[in-house]
Amino acid sequence: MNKPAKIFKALGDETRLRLANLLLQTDREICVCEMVDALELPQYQISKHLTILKNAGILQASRKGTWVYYRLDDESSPFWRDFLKVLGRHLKQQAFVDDAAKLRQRLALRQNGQCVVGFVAATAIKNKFRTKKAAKNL
Amino acid sequence: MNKPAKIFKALGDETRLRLANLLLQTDREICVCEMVDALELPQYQISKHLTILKNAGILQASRKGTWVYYRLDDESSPFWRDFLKVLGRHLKQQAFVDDAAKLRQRLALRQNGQCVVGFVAATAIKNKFRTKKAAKNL
DNA sequence: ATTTTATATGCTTGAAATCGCATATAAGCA
DNA sequence: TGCTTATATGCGATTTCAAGCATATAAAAT
Repeated sequence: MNKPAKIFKALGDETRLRLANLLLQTDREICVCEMVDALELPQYQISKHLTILKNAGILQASRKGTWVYYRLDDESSPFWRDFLKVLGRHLKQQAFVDDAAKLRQRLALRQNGQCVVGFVAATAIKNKFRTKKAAKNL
Repeated sequence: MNKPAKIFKALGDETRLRLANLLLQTDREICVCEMVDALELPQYQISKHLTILKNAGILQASRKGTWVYYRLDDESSPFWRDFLKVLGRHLKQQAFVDDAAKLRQRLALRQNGQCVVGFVAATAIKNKFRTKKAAKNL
């Protein structure tokens, strides 16, 4: 598949568009657990969809210790970078706005601009990947 | 599915993107058989994909006698109209040029700006919907 | 070293999308 | 009316895709 079709296909999924939205609204690197908390979806889903977005050339990943941060691919063509910027400004539907709000709350937990906690309560339970640390916070 | 995801999904298919490209490059109404000849794909495929694009709110159809013409949906939001325009300019620089060239050849067969023939030779054979009129031209 | 935590991935299942073919519908024409 | 042509659509077969669950990997912490 050529690149444009691949990019559209990647964005043609509700969850992946929500993920892209998170990055478009904040314009910085976001780590996986932060997205898990923002969208309240199981961790494996987030991971898989991020992989698809990455393979489409929309995102890049970089590991920092245990955490993996994703950002918009800054090596993609100017056209697609601009396109995504403009798209970000037009995702005004409530769902997208809510996601972004929840992400901002979650980002408040950072220290020195770094993510320092995994996913928390509600999502953790849903994931059954609930950590002991998160359990204590219940 | 929300609208943006729906539109992206529709464009996330090679054939449908090629169809959209035809309309973007010529910026006028194109009828089904002309697209069949431009893309050299079976008529039923073209029809089905056009329906999907129409349902996504990207295209509009209008029948004129036996022929059905498709055009970009001019009732869609300003954002999506602009977006498609910009996309068209981008696709022009990439592949998709051959399709557009073939379409232009095909459009040369029009009379008074109207399509007056069905699909012709090569494509017609592939379709097994070969008309007697087209057969004579072989 | 062992355990804990963050992230990724293999596998199965069900749903959805696509294709190919046949045929239906709609409209013009003899 | 009956035939021809343009377009659409129903259906079965095949493929693609996402969800769900379990588990693997990678890196820290104890």
